[in-house]
Amino acid sequence: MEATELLKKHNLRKTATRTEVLKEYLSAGKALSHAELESKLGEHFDRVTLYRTLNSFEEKGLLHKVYDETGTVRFSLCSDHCDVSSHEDDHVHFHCTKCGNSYCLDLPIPEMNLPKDLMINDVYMVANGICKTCQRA
Amino acid sequence: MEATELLKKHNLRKTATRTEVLKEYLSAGKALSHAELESKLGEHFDRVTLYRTLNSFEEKGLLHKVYDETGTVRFSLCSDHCDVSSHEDDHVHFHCTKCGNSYCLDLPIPEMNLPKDLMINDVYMVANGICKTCQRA
DNA sequence: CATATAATGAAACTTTGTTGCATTTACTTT
DNA sequence: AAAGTAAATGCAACAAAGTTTCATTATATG
Ligand SMILES: [Mn+2]
Ligand SMILES: [Mn+2]
Ligand SMILES: [Zn+2]
Ligand SMILES: [Zn+2]
Repeated sequence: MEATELLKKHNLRKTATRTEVLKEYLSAGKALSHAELESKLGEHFDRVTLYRTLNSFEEKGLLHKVYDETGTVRFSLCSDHCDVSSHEDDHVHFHCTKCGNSYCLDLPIPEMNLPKDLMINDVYMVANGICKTCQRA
Repeated sequence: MEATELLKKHNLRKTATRTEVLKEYLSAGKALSHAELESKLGEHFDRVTLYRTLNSFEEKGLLHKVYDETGTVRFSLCSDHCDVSSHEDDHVHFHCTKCGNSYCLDLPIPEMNLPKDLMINDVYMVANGICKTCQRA
């Protein structure tokens, strides 16, 4: 789906910042942090607006958080099924400890038996290792 | 094992800060962040020293990182098998989204088939939900 | 107990994220 | 198409989290 269409679908006003940010995510193929976005987009966009854009996108179900062992928070495109009322990003993530990039894998979180006295809402999972590109280098 | 003993075992000099910090972890029963440590220990210890203590403890295999969806980085006691050369903290974690506490569970990470072109070193897993205490409240 | 080495404390700095407010823009209604 | 309203933006100030540098102090070892 295209940027303009996605914004409309999620009840977000179309603005220059939002369109550009969304384009970045649509073409990135990986998770992007605020800092990475800033350097990709150059000086044209306000730092605070960028934070607010990411937050609205997460809230509305366009992006979901991807975090790793370094503490960096990145965001990645959600599936078509996500919206304001529920995120369904129940897949495994991969984090390359060499280049630092993070990717969504098309792989469901495996089932397991968690203690019954805990009320579980969702499970987050990251595999850490070396990506294909970094293995060659 | 006791604080003094643990420090010696991991080739760390015994200092007031390290002993006190380690005692906190030994009695906490949950993961503790830098901020949480600071407020537990009061004004007696330097902020920077605390950061450095946590980093050495992680490096030497006394503590391992526990992170959650909020981006907060906490640390938790390692098993006896961890040391400088390898961490073996391959268990599931639990994060309560109400009180914010994180716990190590005595539960191994389930197996799964990851893409063969990725070189996996370790897998991190957190279950998010509501803890026993917060369910009652 | 002298010495080498490591840890500490303090200040300054960087990075990351948030808040308040005036201004501008997008979308709706007429 | 113009007006009105609610939302988004830009800027400044602030706050939290983490790092770096360096002089001083403490620990372990022979
Ligand atoms: Mn994902
Ligand atoms: Mn753990
Ligand atoms: Zn890589
Ligand atoms: Zn709780």
